[in-house]
Amino acid sequence: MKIATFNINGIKARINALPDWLCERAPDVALLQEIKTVDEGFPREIFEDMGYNVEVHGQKSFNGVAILSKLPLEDVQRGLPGDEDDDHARWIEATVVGEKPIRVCGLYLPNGNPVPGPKYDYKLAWMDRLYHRAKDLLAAEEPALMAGDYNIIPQPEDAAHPDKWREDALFRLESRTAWRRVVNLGLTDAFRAINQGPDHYSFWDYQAGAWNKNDGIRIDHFLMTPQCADLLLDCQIDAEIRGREKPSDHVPVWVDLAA
DNA sequence: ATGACAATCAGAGATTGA
Repeated sequence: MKIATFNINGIKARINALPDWLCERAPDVALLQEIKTVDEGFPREIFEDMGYNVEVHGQKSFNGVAILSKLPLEDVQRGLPGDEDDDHARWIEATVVGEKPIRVCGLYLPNGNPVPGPKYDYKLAWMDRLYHRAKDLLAAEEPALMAGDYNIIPQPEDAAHPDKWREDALFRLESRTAWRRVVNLGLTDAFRAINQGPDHYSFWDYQAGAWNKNDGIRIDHFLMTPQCADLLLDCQIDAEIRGREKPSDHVPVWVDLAA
């Protein structure tokens, strides 16, 4: 079973590029971030016609997440628990009912810039809630994964030029510490379980020719419970589509599971 | 040091992103 995560940076702007990629890669499940529309504005028919079940957690103009799945989805939950006042659409989870049921969580973690400030405080608070959700997923001792745009550069090798990110909300020590606190609960970074070394990126800025200079960062991740990591066969980044017409600034990352 | 680029909503330019 192939499960992908893809920050599409606006469903309206990606109305051709996303279906094209789905046809080529044919993931069983796609977790989408930054759909940038309300639920009613999401063109679900396009994806239903391709054989996907569609679950959306949208918001006007910004944020917004969705799950596309060729397998049935059960127990859909919207919103990351832990703050009733948080109205950002950044989290959706559901159980994919296949041979082995898998709990999949799609997330769009706050960017956090500028530092310091309320946006950075929100990022750290959101990551604390993520920690608690991860703890509960691990306690269930079942196959589960959390995937999406984490807005975290985990290690220097995950950036072409780590020096210029040193004090950025995506890389500064306090952010990476919050990331490690979640991972160290016992989760597996699927990409790093399969691939090593530098030059693996999932985001290139639109500005200053970042793609042509390969000035990228790896910020889109899969974290897996041990029961899910046991099923991991492969994990790759579809970097090539960043060079196509009207691309998102992120590219898809996918896993292949023995399930 | 700054801006560069793109998307959204709106119908210009501010806001957001990373």
